[in-house]
Amino acid sequence: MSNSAIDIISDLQGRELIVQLAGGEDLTSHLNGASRTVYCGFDPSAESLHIGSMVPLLALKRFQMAGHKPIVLVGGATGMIGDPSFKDSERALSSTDVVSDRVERLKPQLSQFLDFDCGDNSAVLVNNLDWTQNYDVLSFLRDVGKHFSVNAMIQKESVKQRIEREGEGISFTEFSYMILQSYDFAELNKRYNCTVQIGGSDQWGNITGGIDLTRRMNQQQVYGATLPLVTKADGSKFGKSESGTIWMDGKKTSPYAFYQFWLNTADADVYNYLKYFTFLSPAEIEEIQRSDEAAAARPEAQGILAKSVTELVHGNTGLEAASRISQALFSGDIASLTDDDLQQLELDGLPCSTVEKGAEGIIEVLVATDLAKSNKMAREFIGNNAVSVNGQTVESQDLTLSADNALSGKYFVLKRGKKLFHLAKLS
RNA sequence: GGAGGGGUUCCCGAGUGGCCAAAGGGAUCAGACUGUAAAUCUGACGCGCAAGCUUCGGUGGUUCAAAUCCACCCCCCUCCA
Repeated sequence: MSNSAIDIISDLQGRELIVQLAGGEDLTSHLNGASRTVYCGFDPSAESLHIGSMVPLLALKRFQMAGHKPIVLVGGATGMIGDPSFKDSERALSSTDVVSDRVERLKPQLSQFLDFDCGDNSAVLVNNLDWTQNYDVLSFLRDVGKHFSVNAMIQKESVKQRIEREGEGISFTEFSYMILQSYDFAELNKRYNCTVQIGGSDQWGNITGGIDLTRRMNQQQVYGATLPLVTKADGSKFGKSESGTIWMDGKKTSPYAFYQFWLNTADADVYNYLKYFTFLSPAEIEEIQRSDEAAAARPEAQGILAKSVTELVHGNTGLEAASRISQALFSGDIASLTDDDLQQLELDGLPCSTVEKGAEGIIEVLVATDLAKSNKMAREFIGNNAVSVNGQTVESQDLTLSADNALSGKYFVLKRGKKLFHLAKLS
């Protein structure tokens, strides 16, 4: 192949994106020898992908950039079952309607980074429901199930705790998940000559299951690689903020909130995240880190990360909106915002609501805007001087919002705590 | 089907008749300090301005009084068949 100079595995290793390789050195030479087909699956376990899914999704992109053909699989079938890997308890099944609706919503997100029209290594989007929904049970059990040893399956680390841990169990349904995903690999191998599967490190068991099955069913040697699950240095869960999970869907997490999330990345994590979530080279990232350490002031890395990832996911328009709001809110000079600025904030996705007539008291407003979850909390926040309206700290619980104290006659920029904002409007 | 263990406030987990809105830890939130960090310290953490009200799988019951006792039901786990 033309650009076989790019050794994708070394490239990924340089970004600390490889946890385990199934096939080892053979995989490296396999990939360097020709353009290969690589797949990664994503289950519709929510109506949007979460930013953790960006790591494998971007990895597919990296493979494509190195000349390989990516297949992105949406788990219309596996999503009906639920992956038990490293989950500590059985989960509720989602209804068929819900799953198929999510599948449709995920497709554009799964497609956004990949090039579907670039010749031989154009990306392909598939749904595993296509080859499972009409597979009858008896044939499946005979043709596929027979290749699996339950003895081996229960040895997998991914389900071990469910089997051994007192107080938990695993249903046959979830236990079968591994078989379905393994079959996907065998099927993609047959259909597209797919020879590599990547996934999060929790997918190791499922990937090796697929490698074994493909060898048995298709007599083909295929490979796998696992990527790190993104963690935080302080041990807390990655991908959550005060306001909840950070989604890729701009309707669920506004570009502004998205941008803020990355901007708030801890120093201990930010350089790793630059490796995981951007296309900057490891050398460039190292340079940023060196300069930040030398500066002994506020680091640049978070800003670079936030800009780059926001632009990647939400485009230039999204990035501009996010910077605009951030600028307005954190520059401290809220009172000087013009009418146009305020309207723009609303358009840019700052949480916004209308103040109801008869509920203009600050306590009611805080609760109505979800800045406080009860009157009691609202009072406490005011008592702590944690609330401000249009840049002015609220001193009294009796404050009432009216045209007199509004910006441009009707807007209020409410702030609770250091960085939680809400735009309220008089009706 | 049988035997045993269990379901407590966001999570883990104490509590076995009043002193329990319920120990302790974690998570979370606010304040101070800062860089819209980290660490640390302080405070809050069912609802209510309050009186008080609603919570301990569900429904009934015993009692002046129940998360705690009784009955039935639902769910989970372990072992046996």
